Amino acid sequence: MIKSNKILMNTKKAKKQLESPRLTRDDWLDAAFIAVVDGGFDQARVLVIAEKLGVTRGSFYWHFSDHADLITSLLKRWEMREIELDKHLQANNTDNPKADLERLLDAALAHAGVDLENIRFELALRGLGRRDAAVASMLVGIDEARMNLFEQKFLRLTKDTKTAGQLAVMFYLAIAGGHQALSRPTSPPQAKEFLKGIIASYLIHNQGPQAAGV
Amino acid sequence: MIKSNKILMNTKKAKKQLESPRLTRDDWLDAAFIAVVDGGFDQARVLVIAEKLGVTRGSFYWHFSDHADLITSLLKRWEMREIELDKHLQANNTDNPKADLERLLDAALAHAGVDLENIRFELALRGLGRRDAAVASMLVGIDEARMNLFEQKFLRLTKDTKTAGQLAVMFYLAIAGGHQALSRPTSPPQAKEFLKGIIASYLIHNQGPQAAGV
DNA sequence: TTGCACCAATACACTGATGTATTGATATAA
DNA sequence: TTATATCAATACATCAGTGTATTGGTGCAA
Repeated sequence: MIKSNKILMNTKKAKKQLESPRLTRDDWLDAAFIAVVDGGFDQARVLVIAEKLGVTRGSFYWHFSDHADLITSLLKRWEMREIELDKHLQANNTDNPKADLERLLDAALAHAGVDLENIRFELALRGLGRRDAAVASMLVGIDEARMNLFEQKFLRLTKDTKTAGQLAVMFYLAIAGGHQALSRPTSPPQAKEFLKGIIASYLIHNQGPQAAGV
Repeated sequence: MIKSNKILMNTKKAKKQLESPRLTRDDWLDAAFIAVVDGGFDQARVLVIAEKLGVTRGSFYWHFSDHADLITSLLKRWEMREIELDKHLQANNTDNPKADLERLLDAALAHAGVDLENIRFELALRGLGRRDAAVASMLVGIDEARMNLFEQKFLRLTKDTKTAGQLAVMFYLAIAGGHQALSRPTSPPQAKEFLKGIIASYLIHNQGPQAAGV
C-alpha cells in the first residue's frame, strides 16, 4: 500500500518535470513563497500568483479553501523546515568548534540564490509578525531556538556561560542587521565578506572573560 | 508679509487644537505615518486613513493629487527629518566622548512611545525598499550617514581608524537587529537594557588594536 | 453682509481582488 | 474502453479601494 503509493508519487513527479502544468498544493506554496519574497505578504495575491503559474484561480480553489489557508500553510511549512534545520545544525558538531561556528556564520550570512530568497522571506515574515500576534509568537520561538544554538556552539569555545550567552545575542543581532543590508538590491556582494570579517575578528578576540557582563 | 503669515498660522493651529476638524496636509501625513507604523505601506490606504481621521476622501483629494503623492511626501518628510537629526547629533559633542556614544546608543535603542513608532516606521520603510529601487537608494544614503556618525564618535575614543570603522559597522548592525527584536509586541521591556549592556561591554573592552582586521 | 478661499461630502465610474458554482478536460484504473 | 478522480477554466456575484467631478458648508476679509 505504502510502497505503491510511493511509486505513484514518483511517476507523477517525473511526469510533471517533463511535460505538463498540473499543479500540486506544494507548487502553489512555492509560488506563494516567491511572491512573498518579491513583494511581501500583502502582495501575495491569489490572482497574481495564478498568472505567474500560468493558470486561473480555478486551480487555486481546488488546492486551498481560501487565501488564509494558503498563508497559514506557507507559514507552517516554513516553521517546520526551520525547526528541522535547527535540529540538523545542533547535531552537526565536528571536533573543531571554531570551524563549526564559522560554518554557521557562513550559512547565516549567505546572500546568493536560495539563501537570499530565504532572507527576504524571513524579513517579510517579521513584517507580518509586527501586526499578527500569532506570527509574532512563532518568531519568538524560532529566535529562541537559534539563540540557543549559537550559545551552545560558543560554549564549546569558551567555558564562561555568561560570555557565551552575550556573544550569542550579539551575533544574532548583528546577523539580523546584516540581513537588512544584504537583502537590499543595491547591496554590494562584498558586504557579506565585510560582515564576516568583522564578526570573525570578534570571534578571535573575545573568547575570554574579558567580555564580562555589565 | 512673512510675519503676518506666521501669525496666521499660529492662530490657525490654536484653533485646530481647540475645536475643529479642518485638516492640513501635515495632519494627513501624520495619520499616514501611523497607518504605516501599524500595518506597513501596503495598508496605508486613503480610505482607511480617512475613516481614522473622521472625514471622507473628499478631504484627501484636496490636499493630495493621489495616493502616490501621499507616500512620496511622507518619504521625503521622513528623509529630511533624518538628515536634520543626523546634523544635530553630529554637532552635539561634549568633552566626554564615551558619554556621547552612550547617549547615541540610548537614542538608537529607545523603545517606548514615539521612538517605537519611529522604529516600526523605518522597518516598514525598509520593507518597501526591498521592492522599490528609489527607496532602496535613499536608505543607502541614510545608512551611510549614520555609519559615518558612529565612526566619528568612535574615533574620539580610539585613534585606530580601522577599529573605529569596524566598531561602527558592528554597532549599526546590532542596532538594526535589535530593532527587529524591540519592534515585536511580545518583546520584553528589558530587551533594550540587555542590548545596551552587551554593547557597553564591547565599548569598554574593544578600544585597542586587538580588534584588528581580517 | 457678501463674496471668496478653503476644506469636506457626495455621487459616479472603474479596477482588481476574493469566493462560489458549474462546466470542461485529462490521465489513470478498472 | 469507459468511468472516475483529479485538476483547471469559466461565469457569475460581491467588495474594497482609487480617482474625478460636482456640490455643500464655513470662516475670514473686504
